[in-house]
Amino acid sequence: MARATVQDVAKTAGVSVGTVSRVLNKSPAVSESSKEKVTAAIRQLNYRPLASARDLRRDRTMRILALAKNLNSPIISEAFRGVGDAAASSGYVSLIAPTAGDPEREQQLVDMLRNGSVDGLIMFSPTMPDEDVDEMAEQLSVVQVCEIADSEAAFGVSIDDRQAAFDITTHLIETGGRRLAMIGNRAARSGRLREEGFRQAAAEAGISPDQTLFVEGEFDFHTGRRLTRKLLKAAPLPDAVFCGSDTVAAGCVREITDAGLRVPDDIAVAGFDDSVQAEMCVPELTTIRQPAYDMGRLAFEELLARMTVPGVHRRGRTFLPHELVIRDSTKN
Amino acid sequence: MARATVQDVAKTAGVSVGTVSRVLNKSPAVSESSKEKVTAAIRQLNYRPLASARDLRRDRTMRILALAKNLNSPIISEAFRGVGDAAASSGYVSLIAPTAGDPEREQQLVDMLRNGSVDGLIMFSPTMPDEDVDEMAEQLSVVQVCEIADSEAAFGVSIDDRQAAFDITTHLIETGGRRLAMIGNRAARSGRLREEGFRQAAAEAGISPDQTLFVEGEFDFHTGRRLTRKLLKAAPLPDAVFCGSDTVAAGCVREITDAGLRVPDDIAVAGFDDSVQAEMCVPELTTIRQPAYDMGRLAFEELLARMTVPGVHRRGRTFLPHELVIRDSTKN
DNA sequence: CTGTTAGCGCCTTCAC
DNA sequence: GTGAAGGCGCTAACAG
Repeated sequence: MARATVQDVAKTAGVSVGTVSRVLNKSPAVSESSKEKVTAAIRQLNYRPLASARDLRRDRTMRILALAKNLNSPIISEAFRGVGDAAASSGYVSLIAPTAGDPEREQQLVDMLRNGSVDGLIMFSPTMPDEDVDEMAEQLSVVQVCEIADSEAAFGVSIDDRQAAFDITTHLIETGGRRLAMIGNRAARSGRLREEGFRQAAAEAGISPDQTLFVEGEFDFHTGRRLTRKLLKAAPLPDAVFCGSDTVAAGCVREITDAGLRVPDDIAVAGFDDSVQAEMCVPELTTIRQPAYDMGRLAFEELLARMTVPGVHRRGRTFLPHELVIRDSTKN
Repeated sequence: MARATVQDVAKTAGVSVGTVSRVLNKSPAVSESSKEKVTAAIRQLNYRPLASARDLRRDRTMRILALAKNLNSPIISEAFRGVGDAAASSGYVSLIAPTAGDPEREQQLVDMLRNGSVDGLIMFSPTMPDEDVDEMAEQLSVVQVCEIADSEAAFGVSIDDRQAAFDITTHLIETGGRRLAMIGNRAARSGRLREEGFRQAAAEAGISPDQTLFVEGEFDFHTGRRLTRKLLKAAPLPDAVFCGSDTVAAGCVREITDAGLRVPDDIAVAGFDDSVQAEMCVPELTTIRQPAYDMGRLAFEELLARMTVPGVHRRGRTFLPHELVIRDSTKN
């Protein structure tokens, strides 16, 4: 059987389409008896308003889309939970799609905003260059979370990555670290900020740059292992490693342990994110807690403002406080 | 500036809307010169066809939606990668949304199929009862992956969970396990099937049911630890534990190790999924590999058939082969 | 309170 | 190869 329309409902209920529409949209100007008839007809015909027709007419979809390189990052999934809850309480449906770091797929997804498939976009880890993100932000309802492009028009929600890296590196130094190493990721803006924080902390502690090691790559377990093997070839060995993510830190700890060295006694290791990985690791990881859920909530609120209030907003960045979580992978 | 429409493009290009539409849809019946003019106008006006108008007219969206309890399950994110690749090569955009196990939110998302916001639905971990899934499947384009409802109308793609559990339990027995334990999850159909396989393997090996232990809960790290503490209170202790997921197994190993016992010498532990957790664990986990990516691809192909050829549907499940991966958490 | 009607932007026959 | 026109299903403005 073909899908029912307002027309069908109107006919079955013995009223006009206008009345049906009013019932559908909870207009108060409907008599109780009409409402009942319409409701009954709707149920009888199993009617649902067609989204595309409604969207076309209303010029909005009440849907938003979030984009991320991949979905299984604990921070992203937690932040997206915040987005989802905030969105739901404003009547929006939130969807997410992975870009896999593929510019073409990212473009296709961004087009969903341009062509009105969704009302707003949240970007977690853009693949496109900063300028492109900025240009989008000028004209469209887009908010960045975690990763924020480095420019005048920058806007979005994140922690202060530089400061967080500074804090945890300082902790590494205060607990005896002298030959510092970092496993970072220059491909991401947050990665570059964390590197800055790392270097600044070293400098302020009077540790000369040539006493520090830096290696970089993707933030996954195997890369963490591989990069740590590089670090372990250094002489003298580092005595403290700051990793850009807990997962990388887990790989780092594993490689150090497999090499017969002890964490933190021989080499201290710090992570980042305070994901469940930090607790799964042995020893458990000292790390930086990101308030991911709240970042997501806030990001949606900002997006909502952009979607509903026409004109270009430039609220700048919102920094949420991070927290140093000290566990057993560093000395104390 | 307001958004451009086909009308605007037609006017700017000096042609009719029909011609613009033909260019947009790559109709061959357009002269080269018209095409160029239209293309130029489109670029000049930065025009994009409005999705809702096009969807309304065409009665389809070329979008599909996947639903899962949460996004950070390695199996789900890998399977969704498969869905996404298959979808992309058929011109579909695939989105995903977490239900958080909330029936209301799940319903809202399912409504996106009912109201035509998307053309098809892939369900990873339904929260609704099996009957409801079946009823949906009768009338709508829905395919299940991993978790498949237990009924006549069952359809979808998964591994043979019962057989996989049987295989890995048998491995546990063959390597000396006699006092068997399982950490399962009866809330999920796959969990119940794995329990069956576990019990069947024990029975066939002549191990009486009262020599086996069974505890259950959610499949996360902390639950794994908590349930393992329960197991460790048994006397005599189990000598082999089959866990329903790698993450749970990681928690199990951790708790055993913290109790001063050795894995696998004192207690062997097996996981499920062959996710990265299996390799992060020390010792690395013996587990069952699920061909998640291929499951996703196949699921999309089946969904595509359902979306394009309404009516005739092959009912039934598609089982993909699993693989026993032996590592160090079990004896050999 | 209710019915009628005019589009929203697009695609697609149908003439030419 | 091209233009004109109808209509997809819905909402909202306007009469009554």
